[in-house]
Amino acid sequence: MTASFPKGRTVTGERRRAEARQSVTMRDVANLAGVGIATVSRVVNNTGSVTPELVEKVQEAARTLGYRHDATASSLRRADRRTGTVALVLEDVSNPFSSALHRAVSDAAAERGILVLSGSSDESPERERELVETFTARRADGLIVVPTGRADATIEAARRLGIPVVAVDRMVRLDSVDTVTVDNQEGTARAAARLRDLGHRRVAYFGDLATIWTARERFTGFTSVFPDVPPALIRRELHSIDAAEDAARALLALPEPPTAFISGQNLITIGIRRVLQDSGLERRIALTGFDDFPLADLLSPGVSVIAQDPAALGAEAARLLLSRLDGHNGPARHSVVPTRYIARGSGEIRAAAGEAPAAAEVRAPGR
Amino acid sequence: MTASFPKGRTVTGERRRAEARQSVTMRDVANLAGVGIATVSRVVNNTGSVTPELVEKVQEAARTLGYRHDATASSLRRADRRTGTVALVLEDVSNPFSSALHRAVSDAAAERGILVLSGSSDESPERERELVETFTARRADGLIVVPTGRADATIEAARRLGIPVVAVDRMVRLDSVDTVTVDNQEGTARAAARLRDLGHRRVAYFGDLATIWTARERFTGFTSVFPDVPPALIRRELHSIDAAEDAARALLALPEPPTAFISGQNLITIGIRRVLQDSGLERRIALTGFDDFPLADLLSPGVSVIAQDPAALGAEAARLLLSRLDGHNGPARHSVVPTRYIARGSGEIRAAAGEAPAAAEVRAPGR
DNA sequence: TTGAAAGCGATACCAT
DNA sequence: ATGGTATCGCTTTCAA
Repeated sequence: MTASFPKGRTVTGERRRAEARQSVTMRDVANLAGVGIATVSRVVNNTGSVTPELVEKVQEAARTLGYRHDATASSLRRADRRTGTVALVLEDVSNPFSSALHRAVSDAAAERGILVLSGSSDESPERERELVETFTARRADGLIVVPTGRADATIEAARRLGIPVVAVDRMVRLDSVDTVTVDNQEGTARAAARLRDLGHRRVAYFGDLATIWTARERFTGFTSVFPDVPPALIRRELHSIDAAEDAARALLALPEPPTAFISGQNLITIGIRRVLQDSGLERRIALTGFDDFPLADLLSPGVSVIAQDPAALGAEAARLLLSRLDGHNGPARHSVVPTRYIARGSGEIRAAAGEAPAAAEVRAPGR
Repeated sequence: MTASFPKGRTVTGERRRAEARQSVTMRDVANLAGVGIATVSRVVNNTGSVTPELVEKVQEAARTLGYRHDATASSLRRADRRTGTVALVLEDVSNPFSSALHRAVSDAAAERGILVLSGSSDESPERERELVETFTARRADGLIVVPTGRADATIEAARRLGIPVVAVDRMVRLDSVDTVTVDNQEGTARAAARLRDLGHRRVAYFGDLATIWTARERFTGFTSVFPDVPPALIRRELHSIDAAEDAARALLALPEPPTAFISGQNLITIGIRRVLQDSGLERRIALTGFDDFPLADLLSPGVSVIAQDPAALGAEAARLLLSRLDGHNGPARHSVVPTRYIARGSGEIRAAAGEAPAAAEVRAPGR
């Protein structure tokens, strides 16, 4: 009511607003409250010191005008240029591993009022580059990425812009890039050793694309225990259920089929299991998979796995990134999250024996 | 080289840049290329008309300086104020339904160079409100939300800011809010009728929280076929595997246990199945679940479901939102995506009969 | 076709 | 404690 008469410029502004359904700005609030725009900024950001009286007046004005702070404009002028967003490049937001990781990052970010942008690379370095470029153009404060095989250039580009980057799930050898991975070699080796101890000698290994770091690591873990497995029992470059099914069927048709399978990945495990089940062999041929999956315990026999903890990976990645955003400036850190073997039956089947082990012995708690 | 002598202001700017590791701006590119900043803008945005010669010069300068466009500043000044981001409020980014939907939205957005912000409400209206507030503060161009029970105020707030909103999976009765849902009632009714036709009379219904619109719809579909089921066989407000397990155990302990279960949701289905399996009843008591889940076909017998297509939901939601962003201004539209019954065995078990149906008869293609 | 200048909405000095 | 004002990096008139 008693607000001073608007200046010419403001009149123009208000005309435009009416036309374009523009939003309420700090200037509008300042005018209504009869204070300077700087004071409004102080109240909104709760910085500096403002008389309680004025605080009230400003808040009142903001309320009646329906003022909404513009984080975009704010970050543009702010000294640190922070946008309060981090970007997450996953292989595929819809797969269980990725989305569990996503959730953990999201939670850690939300705790600090940080938003997360995400996208799926589908293992394409090209797509990954596009994503990182768009994210940096949107001025994300930091980047968490599950790097494709050739992510180095992309990541270095982001680093050059001064944006902290954390690589998760897969190793990247770059200074100043923190990494979070699991003990792929060790986990696979332990599972392989277990099968060896059960008498298995003809153990097939089915792995994912060799461009994927984890796939190479797991394979290395396998060969450390079974260095002399015939090449016919080794299949790599498997990236879908169907591919795994075909490969499994082929091996079962061999004159000397394997007595056990180790799978380097979820979808492969499922494909192998499907074929075993179709052939009625799920209780005679052992199967151990890397990475747990829902319902693995409901199948009969349950599927034994080397379980990773994607939520832990995500939480750790977020922790590392946030510490960088908080100013930490040390050399690259490399966290390794342990895996856990879960015995459910399929990985406890003895070689050559006709009978499955007693159910009670192999039963493990669900997930 | 021949660029005009920098003015005082520019000198200051360059000093700051050196100190703060600031990024390269259009002004820098303009200076190096010896053109006006407006020309750089035209080249970068590929708008207006610029001499091929100058285009080349500008691009050259941008390249050598490592110029990166700032989408944030761009949208601030741009007439339409578009930020090129849409926000997605899911129940939980890590659950399969949500993440499949997420992926579909993400893909549709990516096709137009639009980024997606996402968050999990965990069914909390409070959390949902926070998310929407943060998203609108970040000036998302549009909103796709799986609304919690009391989302109306939140959504209207966004609408008042002129931000298009699409509600997905659950109905919201607000003008100017497009919705995309599935035929929950019909799908459930069809599955129920099927059980009735198999002779079932004592059919238990396990549903999710009644605050969730889909839970109410599905229950309505069930009662339309079984209006007289004893209350003891009806359990609602089930929101976890554990809750479902407890409830299922309780019903099986009844003097007259149900001969069939209908589950209103994934986790419930899994809980029920686990209990049935623990009791060795999975071939004697029928089970049909709403919403498909991975490996449902690998169990034995396979779990019959009323399958939704979350990807289709997401794609349709994205389509509606993008059309609004393209200026479409008609009244609210309401898309309904059909469900599909998938017979895998568990929903084909006859009442009171001891034997399961022949495997061949009920076998259905996987997912 | 091109460039100068006026903002977009907000923050951060610098006086008061 | 408060307000005026110069930017933040960019787009968009408006003249030239």
